[in-house]
Amino acid sequence: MTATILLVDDHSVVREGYRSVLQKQPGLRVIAEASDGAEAYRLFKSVAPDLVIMDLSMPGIGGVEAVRRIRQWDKAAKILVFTMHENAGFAVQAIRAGARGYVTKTSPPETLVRAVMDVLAGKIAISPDIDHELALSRISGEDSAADVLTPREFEVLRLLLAENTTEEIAETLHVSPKTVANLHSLIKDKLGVGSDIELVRLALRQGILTEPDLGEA
Amino acid sequence: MTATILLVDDHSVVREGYRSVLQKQPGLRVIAEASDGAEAYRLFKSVAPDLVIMDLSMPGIGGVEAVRRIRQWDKAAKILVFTMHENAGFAVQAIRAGARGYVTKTSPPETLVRAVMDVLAGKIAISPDIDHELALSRISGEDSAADVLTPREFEVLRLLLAENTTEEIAETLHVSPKTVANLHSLIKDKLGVGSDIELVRLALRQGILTEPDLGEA
DNA sequence: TGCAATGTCGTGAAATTTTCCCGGTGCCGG
DNA sequence: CCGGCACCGGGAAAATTTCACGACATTGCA
Repeated sequence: MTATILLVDDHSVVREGYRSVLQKQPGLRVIAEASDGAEAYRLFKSVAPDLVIMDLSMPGIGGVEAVRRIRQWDKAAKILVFTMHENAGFAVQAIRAGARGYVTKTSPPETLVRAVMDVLAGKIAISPDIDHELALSRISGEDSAADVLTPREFEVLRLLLAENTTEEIAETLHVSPKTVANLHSLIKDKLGVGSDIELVRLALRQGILTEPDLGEA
Repeated sequence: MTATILLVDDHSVVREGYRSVLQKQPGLRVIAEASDGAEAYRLFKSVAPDLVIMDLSMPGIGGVEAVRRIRQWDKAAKILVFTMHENAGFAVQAIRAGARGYVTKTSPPETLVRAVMDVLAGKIAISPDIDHELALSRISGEDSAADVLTPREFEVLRLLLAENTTEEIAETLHVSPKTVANLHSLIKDKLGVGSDIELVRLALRQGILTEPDLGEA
């Protein structure tokens, strides 16, 4: 009995690579491919694959959101995230969203195949490098933002990273600019950063600020 | 007569994809692969391929630097950059460093093959989406940082994005903290951003701040 | 050669922001 | 009922940002 697989990645040449590696493995068959989260969701519902291999950074709805939706549709869906991001933060997000595995693209092909088999067998598969990252982040205890911050603070952080001025945020939140400024200061304090620049870099590390490319002109 | 190719990408599964696509093309032969810039440089010197297909974001010395070094070693080297980055800024950097082509990974395989052929034929190959980006950035005239900033200002910008405090930068530059603060202010003015957060995002867009992952713990 | 333009560095003082401390509200769990 | 916590903002001190200005060296050009 062969397992059916749905490939999701916005880079066609990369999908070509997945397919080539997986084809060599008996018992696996790629039956569909998607190039963004929305398409992945649609295809999942129509082809019902045994396993989804999903990239994270994609246009439109990202990989994490796609994982969430698919799992919402089918609580038993087996999704393996396969991405370039070597940050523990991304892995945590993906797993929390419902992924059964997380493997980085720097891993050798064997690791991917192994993870595919493990997830199909019902196991959770995390590639060694991310295991290590996670262990480190436990030890060093980097404050993972989402945990140490209250919902309101987190909201302000998101807006700070996205919107522009304190005033605009105050506007959208219906509070005084003063409060936003206070929160801004408190956030930096809680996260242990001294400047806004460090703040952005922290957000980048932790995957709060996902977008690699932004609306350019 | 078949053209020899050196593949450079830190993701082995992705290289698998390149190879699979290129193999289908008569007259092309992949004779070596590298997983980072330094290895690419070494291999180029020993195998002297007709063409290099190079990723940009790699550990250690990045793709742009690798392009520069290879071109320094062999002024006639034909290098095609093949990357996920859809920013005009990256393309400009790559071309200035000596690349003969720039194709994004979102492009269909045919585009890659076409670009390979073009570069081998001595032409410059830019994928359509980047062409468009470049056109846009010309029209909107986003100030491309490196141009509008003086060398000193650019240096301070780099340090701001990397180092931490104004004091530390003043230290390394042997100037007064006051001057650094002045420059900092002037830079934001010249680039037309209001906050440090916008500044970081601009730097991200333009590839001044390349690092997706940073020293964690 | 003279001289205007530009980059670089610094000072000082005003304007603004950040930070800290405070009081007040409402909500929950013991 | 009380203590803790999230949340909202005021006030004032502290720090930073910003602006205006001067000085110096270098460059390019008439």
